[in-house]
Amino acid sequence: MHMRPWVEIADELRERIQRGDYPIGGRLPSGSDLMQQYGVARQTVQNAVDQLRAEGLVRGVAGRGWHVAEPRPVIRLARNQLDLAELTAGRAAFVSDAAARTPTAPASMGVRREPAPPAVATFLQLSVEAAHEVVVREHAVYAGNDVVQLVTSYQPVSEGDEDAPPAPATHHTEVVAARAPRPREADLLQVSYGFPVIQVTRVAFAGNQPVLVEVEVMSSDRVQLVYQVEG
Amino acid sequence: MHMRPWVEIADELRERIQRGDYPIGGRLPSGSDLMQQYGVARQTVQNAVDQLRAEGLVRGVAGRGWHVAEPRPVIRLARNQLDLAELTAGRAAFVSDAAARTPTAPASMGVRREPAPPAVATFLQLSVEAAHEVVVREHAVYAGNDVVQLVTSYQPVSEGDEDAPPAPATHHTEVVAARAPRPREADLLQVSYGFPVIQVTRVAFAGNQPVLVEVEVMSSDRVQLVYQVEG
DNA sequence: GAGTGGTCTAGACCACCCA
DNA sequence: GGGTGGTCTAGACCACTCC
Repeated sequence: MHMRPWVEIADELRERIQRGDYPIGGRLPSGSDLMQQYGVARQTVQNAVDQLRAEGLVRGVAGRGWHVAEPRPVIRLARNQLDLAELTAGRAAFVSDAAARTPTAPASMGVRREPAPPAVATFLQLSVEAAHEVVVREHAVYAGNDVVQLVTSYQPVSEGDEDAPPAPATHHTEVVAARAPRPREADLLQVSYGFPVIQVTRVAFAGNQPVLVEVEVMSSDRVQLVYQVEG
Repeated sequence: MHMRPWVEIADELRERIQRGDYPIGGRLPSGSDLMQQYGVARQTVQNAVDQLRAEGLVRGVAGRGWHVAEPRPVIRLARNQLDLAELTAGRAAFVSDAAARTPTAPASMGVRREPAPPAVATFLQLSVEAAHEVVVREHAVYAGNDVVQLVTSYQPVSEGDEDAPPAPATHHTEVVAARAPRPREADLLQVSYGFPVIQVTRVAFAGNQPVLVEVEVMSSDRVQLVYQVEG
């Protein structure tokens, strides 16, 4: 099938992990072992393990070896008004000890003012030519001691009123995407490079008028989003 | 700040891309150029570019060089009943030529029957001990000639009735996560290794009874999900 | 044929962990 | 101090593209 050595090695290790040959928390063979076992160079082994790290299956610590990742407790964020009681009643699978992992209040990381980035301008329905300024706020959301979310909000500068709070939102639209983190984000969220993050662009509307854009970036091994869909 | 050479190189290239020094579709300096310019080895340059590839900023083709990625047309999938007319009226930002990019009907990739994987069993509220069998169906969803979604559905085997269709769903719950693709998925979805995929686990309910689990895997540079949230 | 991206090898260095 | 993961170097090979 695939002739690339690192793909073969990764596939084999993944299968053994999923079969339970290496239990959760258990240690994989060391780099030297795998080099000898497969007759390949160090970098090739590293490539294979990097793949498994990106998949969230393996964690590596210098001096301690590669270990099968203990699934980090996942915070399932209910995005639309879910009746938590109903959830816990019939569908325990969706809530995992939510109380213990409720994110705390966001901690501010700074406020600045700058021209609206193109994507934000589009969502806020600002004319492109005018190069509107927006107030940019950065926050970090913690669960315990860990950062689980980086939030950047963009609020249009209203004409007469300078720092007026946005009009109360009647509803939101959320656009969900995924991407690799920038190195800075990877450091803040404490994920390895290449480990995907979820990006939610949340547009608050007051009637038909968009009043606020929030971009939420969260590590995908800490957070999952739960949506309720009718029909 | 960061002392790792490849991070510095990646940061610098990213900044120049975003400043427009290298326009969309434009070509970055070649590997040899960057090696000389930064005085590093080939692998270090490769690491930097790999990061940018994972971020979706750069695409590389042997013989043609590294080019600034043209953003692939994003398919914004409306997940809950969105009034498309309303969307296009007030919020054109959310629909991007939807008609042209509507995914076609899924093409079957096979049906089999196997014990329910643990996660699926949980969502279907099957007792763990019983090791229930489920009918597993795999599909590929195309947009034009490209695969944009891989769907695996799990349906409990009903006792008396063998291949009975599931009861009609009254509502769905969707759990959204992101992860790196398995090599096989990367090949099928035509994304580079390490490029994140979005995974939606969609549980269909008939009343309080879960009747079907669908796991949808989609390349995150082709698809974004749009949810409407009240309040 | 020359240049390019992608991968592999062989060897080295460092920070880290544990005995 | 020995083993480990992670990274970097230098050199090589292959498939590919363009001239």
